[in-house]
Amino acid sequence: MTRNKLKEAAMRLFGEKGYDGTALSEIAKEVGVKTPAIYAFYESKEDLFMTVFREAMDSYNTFIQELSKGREKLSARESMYGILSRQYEFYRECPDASKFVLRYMVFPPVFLKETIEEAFLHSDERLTKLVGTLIVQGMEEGAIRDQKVQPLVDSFLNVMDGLSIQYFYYTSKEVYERKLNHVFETFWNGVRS
Amino acid sequence: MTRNKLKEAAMRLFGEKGYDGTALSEIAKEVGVKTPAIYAFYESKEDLFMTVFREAMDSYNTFIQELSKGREKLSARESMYGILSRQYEFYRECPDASKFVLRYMVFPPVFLKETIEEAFLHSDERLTKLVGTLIVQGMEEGAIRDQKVQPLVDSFLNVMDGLSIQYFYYTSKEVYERKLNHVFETFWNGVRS
Amino acid sequence: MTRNKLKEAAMRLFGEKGYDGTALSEIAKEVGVKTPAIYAFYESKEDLFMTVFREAMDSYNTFIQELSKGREKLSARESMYGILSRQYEFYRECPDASKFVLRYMVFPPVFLKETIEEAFLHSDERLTKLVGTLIVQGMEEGAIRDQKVQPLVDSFLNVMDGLSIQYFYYTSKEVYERKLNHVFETFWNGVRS
Amino acid sequence: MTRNKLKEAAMRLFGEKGYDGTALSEIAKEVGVKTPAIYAFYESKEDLFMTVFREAMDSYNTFIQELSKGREKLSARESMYGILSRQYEFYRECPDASKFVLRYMVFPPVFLKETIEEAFLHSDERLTKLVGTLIVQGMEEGAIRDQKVQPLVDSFLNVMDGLSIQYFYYTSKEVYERKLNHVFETFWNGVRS
DNA sequence: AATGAATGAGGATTCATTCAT
DNA sequence: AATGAATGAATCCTCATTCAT
Repeated sequence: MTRNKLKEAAMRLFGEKGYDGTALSEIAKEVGVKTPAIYAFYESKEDLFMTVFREAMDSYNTFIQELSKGREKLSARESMYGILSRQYEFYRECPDASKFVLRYMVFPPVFLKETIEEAFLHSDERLTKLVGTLIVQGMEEGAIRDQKVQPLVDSFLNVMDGLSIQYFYYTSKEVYERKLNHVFETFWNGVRS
Repeated sequence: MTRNKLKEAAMRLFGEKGYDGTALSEIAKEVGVKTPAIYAFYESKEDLFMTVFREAMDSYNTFIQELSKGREKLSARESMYGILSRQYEFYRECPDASKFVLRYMVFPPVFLKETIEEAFLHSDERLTKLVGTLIVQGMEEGAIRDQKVQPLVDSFLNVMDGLSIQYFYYTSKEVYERKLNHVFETFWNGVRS
Repeated sequence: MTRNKLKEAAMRLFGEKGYDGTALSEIAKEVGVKTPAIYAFYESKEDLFMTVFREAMDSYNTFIQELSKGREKLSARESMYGILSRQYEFYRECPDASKFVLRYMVFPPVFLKETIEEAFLHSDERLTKLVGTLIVQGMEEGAIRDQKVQPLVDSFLNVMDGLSIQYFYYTSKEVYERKLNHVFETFWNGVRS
Repeated sequence: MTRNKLKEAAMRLFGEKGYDGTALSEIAKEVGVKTPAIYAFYESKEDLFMTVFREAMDSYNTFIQELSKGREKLSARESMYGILSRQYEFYRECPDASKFVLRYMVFPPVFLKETIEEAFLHSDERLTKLVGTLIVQGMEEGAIRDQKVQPLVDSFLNVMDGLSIQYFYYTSKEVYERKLNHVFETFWNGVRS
């Protein structure tokens, strides 16, 4: 129980204030426990961080994996819009995990740079593949204009990244949803037949 | 002299390792000076950080302002592509300032959250306006399909944000340039007549 | 245990060398502990000082309060001499607390000026009242010449203050006791019928 | 010029905030000069302090010496009251010097304990002698009751010490003057024939 | 006489971590 | 599983002092 509450508090705080900006005492206090109690569950600050990192990464990977599911009866367009929607959902439902992931993907603490970069490669590849598949599907459906696939993949991934930043930068729900739709419309116009 | 070297070292280190992750001693060492020497020029760590922040922000603002210049004889398409190119140039020429700006735009240290958010609003507005103007120009030229302006502005800004992340995430020059072009092509396809 | 030893060491050192002249490391060393251990018990140097101040003040207040006790069967003269004796006893038995109190009553550290002045008002008033009562009692007994009370109160309090300084200024027991008696004799001659 | 302004600022600040509580930079700032300028005139903080100490001590000694003067045509009573008056005048006219002297007489910084104690002995003796003489004069005049001299000396010096503390403790002029008169009256009643 | 730059020493404070309980 | 006490290392910062100018 405490173990999990620690993980949650750590995820939130590490995500919000960074690794160096978060003291173990803050995490402990949030959970209503004294600092040394943390050591009953985690070997060190790094260990706690890594555990949290793995968990956040798992959430993220699961999210990425599930993007592939349930799109059997959907058009390519629906699936691609669905990716953005689900990304949005993920941000709203797991704000801590997603902020954490975004932060350490772009600004990993020095001692974890390599580990983290490697960890992201995996989901990156999976996502790239999925998007590629969808684009091909779109072409087969005749919805997407026949052309090289890579540029469209690059574009779509860029759309996703842009929306990530915007989500954490602009906090308003309405603004974000408007942007999401606008951005997707333009993208789709750029690729459709 | 030392004052400036301190600022440069600070910008690089704060940008790379974060506010809390950077010790004044590191900054001093980089400049070949002992820690207390910093206090001859800056009142505190926060003061040094803020000075650096203002400087980085100024670079960024200048960059944003100069986007508006020298586009008299250019088509809207050229101007818009030019923005992405110049953003890329800015990243390459001022990697420290730009990494710094990106980091603290998305992850400001707690004690500066408000100040920083406010500082960004300014350039944000200016950029939004410029992009709007270009899109209208594009429509007048007949290059961009007649439609609502806002969605296109949102899309273009999203393209820029996406490319920002990607620049710092993928370090390879070639990959970045490929993406830049792909992304712009798709965007342009999505908006052109 | 450590908490108390810290308080005692702090009282002695703050009293002897002043707030700014006393390093936490000295206090810690005296107790056989490293400096950061202090922070397990006190929030800051100021906190430790204030705690010690309150304690010293309490000792002093208790001393003042107990002056009023046990004087039922005593003549005014005995009671007044008793005050000086007990003051002397207090100095000998709680040399640290009393030196501390004297020092910060006259030379409070800047950040505490107000707090401290206020704290002294209380005991001052109580003492003034007690002395007033005794003088009236003396007049009723016929031992003290009928006259205005205030001048006698002022005089007696002045006698006490003078003896305070002298106690800490001249360290010799004999000298002090001689002075005490001389001073009281003269005072009494000045007031008696 | 600067040399003197430094001395004055130092006297005031050392007197007010103590040796350790006063930074050279404060003294310099008060004079409108940068810290290292102090070293053009004084070898070190200790040197500055000692110079100031000597000066304050000189003022005090001069004051003590002058107490002996101009009392040819005065009665003992007038002379003794005059001492208290002049002490009061000294406090008002040289508040910095007198506060300084009082502070370091009772609470000398550790490194000066001996030097300072020695320095005070001199004026103490002189004062004791003067008071003794006056008392004898008073007896010869028939104004003071025949008795042992020492007790009266002790009493008068105690009166002076008490008034010293009170001067710096109670800041009100009226209160102080009232006390001065009350205290002297009582003293005189205690000693007169 | 005065300053700007720099430093060594030291001071308060925080923090991750350990250990006995 | 949890805590109170304690610590070593490090951090920010101050201060007296020096030195070249």
